Amino acid sequence: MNPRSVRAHNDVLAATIALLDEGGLPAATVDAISARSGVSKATIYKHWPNRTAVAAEAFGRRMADAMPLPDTGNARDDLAEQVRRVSAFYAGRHGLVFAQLLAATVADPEAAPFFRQFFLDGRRQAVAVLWDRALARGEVKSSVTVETAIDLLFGPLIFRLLTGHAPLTVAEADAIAAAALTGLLA
Amino acid sequence: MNPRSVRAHNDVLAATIALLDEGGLPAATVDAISARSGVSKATIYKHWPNRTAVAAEAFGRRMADAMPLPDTGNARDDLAEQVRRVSAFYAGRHGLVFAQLLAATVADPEAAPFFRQFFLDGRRQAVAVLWDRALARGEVKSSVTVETAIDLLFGPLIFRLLTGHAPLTVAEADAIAAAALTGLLA
Amino acid sequence: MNPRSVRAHNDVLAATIALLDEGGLPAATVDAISARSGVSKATIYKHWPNRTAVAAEAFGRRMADAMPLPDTGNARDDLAEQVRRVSAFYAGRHGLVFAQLLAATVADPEAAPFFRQFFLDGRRQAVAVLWDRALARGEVKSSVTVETAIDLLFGPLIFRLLTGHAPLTVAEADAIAAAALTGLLA
Amino acid sequence: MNPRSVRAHNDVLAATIALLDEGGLPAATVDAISARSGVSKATIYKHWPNRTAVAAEAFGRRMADAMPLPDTGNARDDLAEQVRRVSAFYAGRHGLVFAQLLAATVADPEAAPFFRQFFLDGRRQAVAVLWDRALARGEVKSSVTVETAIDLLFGPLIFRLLTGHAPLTVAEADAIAAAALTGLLA
DNA sequence: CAGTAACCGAGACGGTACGTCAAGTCTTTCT
DNA sequence: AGAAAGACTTGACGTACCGTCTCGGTTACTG
Repeated sequence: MNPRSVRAHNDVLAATIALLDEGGLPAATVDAISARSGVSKATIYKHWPNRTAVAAEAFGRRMADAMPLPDTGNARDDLAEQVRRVSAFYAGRHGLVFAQLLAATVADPEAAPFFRQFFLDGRRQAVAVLWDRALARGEVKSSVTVETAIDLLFGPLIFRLLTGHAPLTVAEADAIAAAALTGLLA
Repeated sequence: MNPRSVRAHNDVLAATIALLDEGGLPAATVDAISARSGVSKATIYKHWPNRTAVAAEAFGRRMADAMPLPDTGNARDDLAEQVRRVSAFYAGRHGLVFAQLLAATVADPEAAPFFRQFFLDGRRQAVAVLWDRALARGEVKSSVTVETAIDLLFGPLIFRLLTGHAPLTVAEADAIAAAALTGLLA
Repeated sequence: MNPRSVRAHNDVLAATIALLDEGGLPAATVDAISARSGVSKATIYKHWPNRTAVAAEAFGRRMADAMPLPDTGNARDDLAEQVRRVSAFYAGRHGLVFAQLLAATVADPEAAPFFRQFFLDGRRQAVAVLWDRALARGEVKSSVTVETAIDLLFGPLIFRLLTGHAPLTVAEADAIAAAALTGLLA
Repeated sequence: MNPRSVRAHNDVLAATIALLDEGGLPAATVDAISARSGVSKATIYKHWPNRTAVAAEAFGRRMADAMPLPDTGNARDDLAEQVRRVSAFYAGRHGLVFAQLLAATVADPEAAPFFRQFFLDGRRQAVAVLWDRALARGEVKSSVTVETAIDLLFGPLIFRLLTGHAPLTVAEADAIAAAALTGLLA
């Protein structure tokens, strides 16, 4: 890959992250990204199909390393802790950006793959590790797929994040995790 | 309330529903709604803060009667059936509009109350009826709040609807319902 | 005339004058006049054809008494003094409103008669008195009509007021009056 | 300057002139100009602060060449002829547009510089040439400034144009010119 | 002095244009 | 030749004010 391209790519992502931090997704205008990064709009559109894709990659890339997996040696505690952490993340200052990004993805299907690739897949895999570990130990029902487990554990959080119909406190997260785990543990 | 206002209000909602059906949320432009309904833009903006709110009310109002509650006389079956129905709705031709609306609500917090009022609240109450009925019969855990139950049952569906990371088939809906209900039933 | 109508009429004019003073013609919105006066918009439109007419009558009525005629016993001085006074008026805090009103009259021919009736005619007549007095004394050329005299004396002021291409100081007014009077005096 | 910008600029002015001819200033809507010229509204607003400015430049630019200077070799005749020409212009089919433009300029101070630059300045300079020529020949009073002369000669015409209180016939123009020139000639 | 007709206040509505914004495309110019 | 710069089109936004209209309730004239 052309080193100039690499440079441009990175500059764009860095600028985008900065803008997302400052004003959320609405602030991450293509013009703003271009101005901040010094990379021209035309070039940006050569690397990504649209602005949502840029934001998805930028934000997802950063989140990748931001959330280490718990390892208490016990499936229930591992998963419950993970739910708690994700809930805290959603409730924290980056939660809104995540929600905005997810929302933008709906309105703009072309960006969905980027969101999945750079954001969902990584986190999904992380949880899959926990799940497989638990499965190996026989702590969880083998009849339940990882997919179902993940949706059951994190779907409720997403639901709350998006609609804001109920708070995302630690207590709430624990209640959700507890109920969900009853259906998942062996 | 002024009969002229009532008339205008209804005309707008009718036009909006038609547009949503034809082209989803992106088609429900305020200009288009105005043109189709014969109600002026200024008037629309006197009744609603922005276009998302209009769409939310229009769509929510219609959905209200579109989904009758199951009553099999048995909590497990009632709730599982409801999950199946909601899943089918999401998977059907109105699912996309619902997703778009939910997404728009995130980008436009001013419209959120409308979405909640005309869409979530009604459905939430419907399920609450099921839940209370089950609670009265002692079929579900009294330690679990309705809120948690609802999120656990429907959050996963919403999650899938939005990210499209997994299908919304009947089988999937049943798997989710089964797992969730294990954590909810007494 | 119905006393209620008289009341409404006066209230509207009073409110309009207040608004003109506060924010010039742009502030004298029909809505604002209605709100301030307590007279409904419908009623206002029963009395006047449009908002410019209202403003013209309001402003003109007030100006009528605001400018007494000079009487030095000498045509040259009378007329020069009048030019000076009108110039000062235009340069003063009401000048802008006058200009705005005159301008509005162009864009809205329906209001022109009101402007003429309540504003120009009165002032024109006032100067005509001076002119006739001078004519009787043989101080001015009988070959010049009052119309021409008036235009020559005050047209330049209006020109400057509208375009702002030159100041409206006392010195300038005197220079104009001096030059014009050379062509008018016998 | 970017050739694309030049193109857009010219196209806008051409479309505006056409619209002014067809329906006067009220027809020169920004939307109409945009549609007619094929230049987008956004671009128009990058070149001009508002629609009045566009109209002023368009109209003024055209007028520049439309009125050649008289040169009879005699100040009195030159100036009288110029007054007659300007009067005829005001009375003609473009007079209304000029008046509307002048009026719009009052209501919209942001456009005033455009009006002055593209309209007044040019014509003012033209007359200044006449004046200087006459001054050099000693035909006019050196005590009178060009400004005063111009205002005295053309102010009355503007006054009549705007208020319509008196006609703008050739005879009237001559009467005004005659009276004014008496005050201006040596 | 009662009844009717004219008038009014309140305020919503249709219409027209405004000026703004961001997305994504396309041209020109520089390196 | 390829990227940067940046101007352009498109399409919608939300706002402002105009002048019209409907409604319900008062006021003033009239028989």
